[in-house]
Amino acid sequence: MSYGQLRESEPRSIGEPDITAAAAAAGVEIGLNAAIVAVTDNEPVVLVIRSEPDSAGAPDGLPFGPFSPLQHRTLESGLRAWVHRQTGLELGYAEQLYTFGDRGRHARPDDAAPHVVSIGYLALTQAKSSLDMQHGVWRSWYHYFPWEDWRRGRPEILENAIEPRLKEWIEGQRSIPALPVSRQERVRICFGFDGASWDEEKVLERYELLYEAGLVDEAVRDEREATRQWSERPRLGVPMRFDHRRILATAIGRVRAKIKYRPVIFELMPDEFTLFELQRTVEAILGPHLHKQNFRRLVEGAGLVEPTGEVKMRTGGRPAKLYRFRREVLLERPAPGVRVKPGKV
Amino acid sequence: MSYGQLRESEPRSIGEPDITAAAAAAGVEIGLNAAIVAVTDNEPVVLVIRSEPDSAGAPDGLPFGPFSPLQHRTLESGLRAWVHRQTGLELGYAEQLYTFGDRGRHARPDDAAPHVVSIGYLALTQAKSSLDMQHGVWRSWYHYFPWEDWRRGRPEILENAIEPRLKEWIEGQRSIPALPVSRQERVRICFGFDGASWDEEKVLERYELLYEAGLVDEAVRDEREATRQWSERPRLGVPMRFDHRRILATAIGRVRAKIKYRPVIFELMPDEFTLFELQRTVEAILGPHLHKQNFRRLVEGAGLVEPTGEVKMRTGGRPAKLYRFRREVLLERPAPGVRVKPGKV
DNA sequence: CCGTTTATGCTCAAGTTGAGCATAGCTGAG
DNA sequence: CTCAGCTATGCTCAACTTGAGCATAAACGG
Repeated sequence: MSYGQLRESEPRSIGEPDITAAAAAAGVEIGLNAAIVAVTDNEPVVLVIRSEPDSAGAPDGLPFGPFSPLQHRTLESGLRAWVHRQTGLELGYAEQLYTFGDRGRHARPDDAAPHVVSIGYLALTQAKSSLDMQHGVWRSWYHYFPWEDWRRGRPEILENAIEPRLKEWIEGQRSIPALPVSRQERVRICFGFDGASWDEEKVLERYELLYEAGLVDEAVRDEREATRQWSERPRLGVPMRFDHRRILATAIGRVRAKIKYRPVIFELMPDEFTLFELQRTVEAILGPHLHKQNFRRLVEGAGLVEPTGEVKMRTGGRPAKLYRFRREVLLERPAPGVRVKPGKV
Repeated sequence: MSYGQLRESEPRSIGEPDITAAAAAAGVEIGLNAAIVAVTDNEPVVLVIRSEPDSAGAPDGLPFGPFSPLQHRTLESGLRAWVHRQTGLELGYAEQLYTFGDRGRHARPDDAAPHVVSIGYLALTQAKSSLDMQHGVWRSWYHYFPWEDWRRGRPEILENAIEPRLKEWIEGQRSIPALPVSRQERVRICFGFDGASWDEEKVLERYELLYEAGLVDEAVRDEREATRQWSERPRLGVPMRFDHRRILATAIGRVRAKIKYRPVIFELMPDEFTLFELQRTVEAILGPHLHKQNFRRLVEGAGLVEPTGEVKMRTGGRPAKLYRFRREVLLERPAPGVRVKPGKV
């Protein structure tokens, strides 16, 4: 049984005959995908590759590069190399997310293309716009996951589109035998319906549930049977290539969890910042509003920051003290991070 | 910069010329490794494969199998299949840990063997000894990591062997230019010397530090330069094949972290158990002693268990009520787990 | 110079946590 | 048969943490 990913069964990709002759002819390749995240103007953004001009309408994708053990000693150094080549970006913080290897995730099984196992990475950086990015653009991650944006309260898409359509999907369960967790319960836990609380870290679980219910474009594209019935209806969020939206969901969930116990938030901040700017960045990542006074008590009390002595004028009100990340905190506390909990919405 | 893994630089494997002709001829293969963990008699054990009788003295390894996308639709189903074939074990809970792909991690670069990228999994199970395991045996994980066993207080190996030898290694730093974090600080944080606290989750960081300092057998085997000087001295813990001890370290760290926010501990328990048995299992995993009364308050208060109504006699004292895991907790709390913190040692 | 706006300091009640005292109910020795 | 010894379990209390809100400070624009 699974705790993290509440599913009825392992997610199915395409390709139902277990072996196809075409696939048998192909080998295995290793790819690297990066979810490169920054925050600009209080918007969490991710670097996406727009499709070539001639391939009309192909969806956005995450940066991708093959891994060749011949050229790179480690997976991470391989990643850094081609990200730099493709985007001009020198990655700072990077961590491995997950390895995605389901059949059909990359090429259709009837293609003779090799199976691609892809190792997803999360990278955090400051969005310096002075990049010579040929194809890459920064795009808000809430573009792909509008239901994750709680900064202006509960997003309306939850009421308007997600709840009714998931209820429909729940209804469709009748025929299925008793499951460890009913669709109803899974939906309730993932999306916080019927009084359950919203857990901002369950980004992947929510996406996978929507996929399973056929409510995201990728599910229709992958031709899951469940999806045919309403394939004419508008789908939720903006789709991405292959399983890149799944990778991005994993990345968002990871960042949201991680800033609570590691000071990674400072990877996204300039060297000097006000406490409110820091709060805004945390809120951009997490979603909900935080109690301002308690946020500063928390951040200062944890020793995460120290005042630079300077102030920032023109805040619209009283000037704000500037702070910087206090690196020594890494030596003092076992798990320093912005231990915030969501406040009132 | 890295928060989780405090290192001077990326770990170096063997094979210094960046491309060898032999390696260039070989391809890439995908392997799966499993750290299968159970707790028997209050001992955390892991399933290891002893070497073939004729390959005298080869170290233990974790179960390993190749991944073929032709035969298995997902990485996890591939894992379950060959684990079952090799050990007779039907895995219950399994989660992906990390993908290990450094060059030299599996074969020496001058072999013509293909590069193996290995996806490490963590599996939790009850140790039913009724298995027809041909090669596999259960072995305490503290065998490989004696410094992680704090159940009887601070392990002596820290004072006797680790501290003096790491101090020596710190001394050797003089020549190296200023680093983001000094060896001294890294050692202090990882091992809790000089008044720093012991963080039971930093299993991997500690192993990697010892590796870097040349104090574990694998480092000598991999011929890191730093290690030559004391290659004649006894090394810490029992080594494993390839980088399997690194994978196991990752697994231990992950379990230790995970039981605090997911009820995975119950994967290791029989259906019915006393609260003290549960506590012993948690302690086997985490190390330090827990305050008994507070532990029960915590576990009962969190709604993780419910009494079965039965009692267990012959406890050596008053009979103990039997409990079972309360699955409904998964539907009630966003992140249920044994939120223990280490008590007095 | 005053209303508006943002920054920052402070308080208070409620909840959580660490530690220990006290009682309950077996078992085995004598 | 009884009591010492042992483990289980209940309960209290002080210290600390957290959620929420009141109050004051200091700029800015008119």
